[in-house]
Amino acid sequence: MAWQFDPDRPIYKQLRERILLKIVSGAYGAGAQLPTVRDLAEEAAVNPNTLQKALSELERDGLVHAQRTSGRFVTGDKALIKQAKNDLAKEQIDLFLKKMAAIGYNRQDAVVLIQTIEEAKPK
Amino acid sequence: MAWQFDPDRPIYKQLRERILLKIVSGAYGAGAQLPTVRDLAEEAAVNPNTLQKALSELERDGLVHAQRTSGRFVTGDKALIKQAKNDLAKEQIDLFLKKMAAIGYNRQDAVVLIQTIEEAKPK
DNA sequence: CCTATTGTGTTATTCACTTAATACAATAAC
DNA sequence: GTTATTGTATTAAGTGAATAACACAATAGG
Repeated sequence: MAWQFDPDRPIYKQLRERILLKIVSGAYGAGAQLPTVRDLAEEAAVNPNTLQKALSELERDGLVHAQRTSGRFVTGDKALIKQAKNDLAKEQIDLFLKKMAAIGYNRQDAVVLIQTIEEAKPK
Repeated sequence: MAWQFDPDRPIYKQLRERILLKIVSGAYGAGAQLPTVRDLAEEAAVNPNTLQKALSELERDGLVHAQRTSGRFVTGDKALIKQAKNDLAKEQIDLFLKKMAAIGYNRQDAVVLIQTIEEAKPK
């Protein structure tokens, strides 16, 4: 059940993003314990070092913190998580609108298309 | 005026995308001549080999074609360009909705946010 | 015919990412 | 106090992207 990665972006960035998404979406709740580096690495079918690198970044952002032998935990600061969620959403929207503009669709067009287009079929 | 690149994705992929966007948006019209590899490379402040790689992919897709000593030209097939534009838009929308879903927003939420959020300020 | 221009191919080097295989550090649990 | 568990650090090797510096191929234009 190895995770899927985009071969065109560093894996550790994608790992960071996936874990971040789990945090902001609530899949990993505030204060919850994360699986160990080794477990996560095995689940993702990735080298532990790579996962370590991803987690370091989240740690730098204050979203997770490590306790030497107990494991890693999501921050208990719900406001911080909410903030991260808002930032993430805004960033995605900006990127999306910029790209749609480059294609030739303004904001209105984009909204119409989103509502028109079919859901991508799950493979 | 070197172009800006995301350090986390191969430059040649980004070059391909930028040129593709210029084609589907009409900045490079159907049948129009592209700048030479060397000129484009200088403009982007990138190695000509890297640009070559990007253009090869567009060529493979039939969107541009090279004429040995005259230069490179955008395809005259407007239907193909339109098709590429639609595909690109659909792909962007799918990716966007997927990521928003991962953050915790469904399609309706996404639309509301798009209409709510301020335009990103040009830096 | 010559020559400049354009696309294309080759080789070498540098660098970041990733994996692998460990070793070390700290502490909770016993 | 010992031990197992967890995070952290180190070193080496392999891979692909990007750059650099060319050489070669084809042909439009004089």
